[in-house]
Amino acid sequence: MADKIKTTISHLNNCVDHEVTLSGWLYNSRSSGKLVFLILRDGTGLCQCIVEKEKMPEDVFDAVKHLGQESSLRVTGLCRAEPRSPGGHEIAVTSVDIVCPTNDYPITPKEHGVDFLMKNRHLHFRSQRQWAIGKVRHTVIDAIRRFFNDNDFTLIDTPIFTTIAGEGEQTLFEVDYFGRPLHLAQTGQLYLESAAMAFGKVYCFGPTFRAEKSKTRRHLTEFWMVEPEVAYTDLPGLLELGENFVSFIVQKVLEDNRAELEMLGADIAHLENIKAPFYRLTYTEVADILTSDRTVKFMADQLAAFNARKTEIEKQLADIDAQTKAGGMKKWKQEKNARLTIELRSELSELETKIENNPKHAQLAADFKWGKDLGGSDETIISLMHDKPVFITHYPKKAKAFYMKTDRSNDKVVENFDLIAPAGFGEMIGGSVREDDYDYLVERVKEEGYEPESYDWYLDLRKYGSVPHGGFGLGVERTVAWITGEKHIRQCIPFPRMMDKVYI
RNA sequence: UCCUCGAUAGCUCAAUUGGUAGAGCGAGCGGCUGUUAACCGCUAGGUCGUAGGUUCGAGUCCUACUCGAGGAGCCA
Repeated sequence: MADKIKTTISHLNNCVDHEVTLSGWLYNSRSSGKLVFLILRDGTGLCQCIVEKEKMPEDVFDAVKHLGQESSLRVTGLCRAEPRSPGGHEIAVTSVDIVCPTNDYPITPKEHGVDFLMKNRHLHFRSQRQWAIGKVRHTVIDAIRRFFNDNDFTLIDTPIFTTIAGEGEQTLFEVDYFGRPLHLAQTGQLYLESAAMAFGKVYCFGPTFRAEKSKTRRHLTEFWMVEPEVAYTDLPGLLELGENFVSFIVQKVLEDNRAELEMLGADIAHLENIKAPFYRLTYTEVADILTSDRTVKFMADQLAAFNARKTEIEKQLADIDAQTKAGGMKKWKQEKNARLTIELRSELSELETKIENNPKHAQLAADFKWGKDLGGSDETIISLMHDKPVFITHYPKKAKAFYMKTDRSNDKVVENFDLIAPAGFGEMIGGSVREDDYDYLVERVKEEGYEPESYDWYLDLRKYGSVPHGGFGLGVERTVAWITGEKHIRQCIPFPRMMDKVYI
């Protein structure tokens, strides 16, 4: 017999037929007389551990049998392949070291409400779903850094306390900086432009703060954004960079986290299809689509599909109700039905919201006038019509930020783009070519009602060796939500900060 | 800010439509040699969000407030 190996569950495939020690927490346990099945969690996976009464001192066996969920413990035993165990291996336990026995752990293996879980966020992390999302988030962030580092970009850290606005002043968090008002960064872009003139290709990656009064499943007030900025590029160059970047992230997650994606019920076939090139539409083309018969039909088809599903669910619920009333049902069947009922009801209420919103969204699309910014529902319609992300370019100048470059062939639009994620999650990337002409830029600053003096250093960049350049920002949490299929962005960041809610 | 829905055991939900508050999970005790959100039996656990009102009688009806969820606007 070899020496005991101290290892983790993720490395058990190298330890079959060896004596190993695992350190972790009790995820769940079952007992049956002379056997206890411990499901151990160690942060790398789950593993079933078998404790047999005959092979244990009686007091140890009793202690193990009564161990509560999330007790911390070390187990030692023989590792063997076992297809019935969650990770494919199990440990035939020879000794158990209870580190901290636990009672009354609040999060049970059953369903919980959102509010309860968020208030227990510090413990909620331990559950499988949150763990899987955390692993995917890690890969997304790793892929982001890898992509830029491997493509000759230099990381530039931009400040979090900022002196000038990038996106819009009404969404800035103001802080008292020793008596002087500064703002939390809502973008690193302006600083990054100066760095691009020094390094050529740069990116920044950090937290971003926006005081938007947005209470939706797509918004956080503190979120993570990565922003590349490239000197000597143009709009086609930026689109190519964007699609290669997003494809790389998705493929990396597919490579590293397939098991997590499966656990989360993500749409893997859809993700495998995410490869450059993506679709390209101009804002004007999108406006035409939104007001076309195609959209009318698309919305009507959607409504019909929603209603059909609604009827189906209602029938299922009525069936369950009738069965229950008829009586004589086995207990396990009753419980299964109760679970199903809760699921069906929640799907039903979601459907009802969609059915209620559909005509409004159809109307908004039909009434769309050239010049308006695209609304969330408009983006959703466009994204649902496509099986891959869609670039929308050349928005009206009036709807966009002052630093975006005016299209010299049509001065009503700017050379910008948004990338809309498929499946209705909305905008994932926003970017543009930057205005590089001094006079144009001063004019735009004035039009926005800002003082050119407060943009002195930014305007300098157009005086000293100005070049065509541009970049974009990608929201990490929206990307994670899209890839994992998670419905709410608050599950995609460890400790979410929302407009009206900061839990712990 | 506006609209809709909700608040009952530690958690997730019921309560025959105004008539003595229930179930599962979790907790405690017991049973079972292979379980998969295991199963079976027993036990404990409640000022029905708060304050008023209607009524012989309110978890259920009305008013106000508090808190939560979903949606709208704006955005990555």
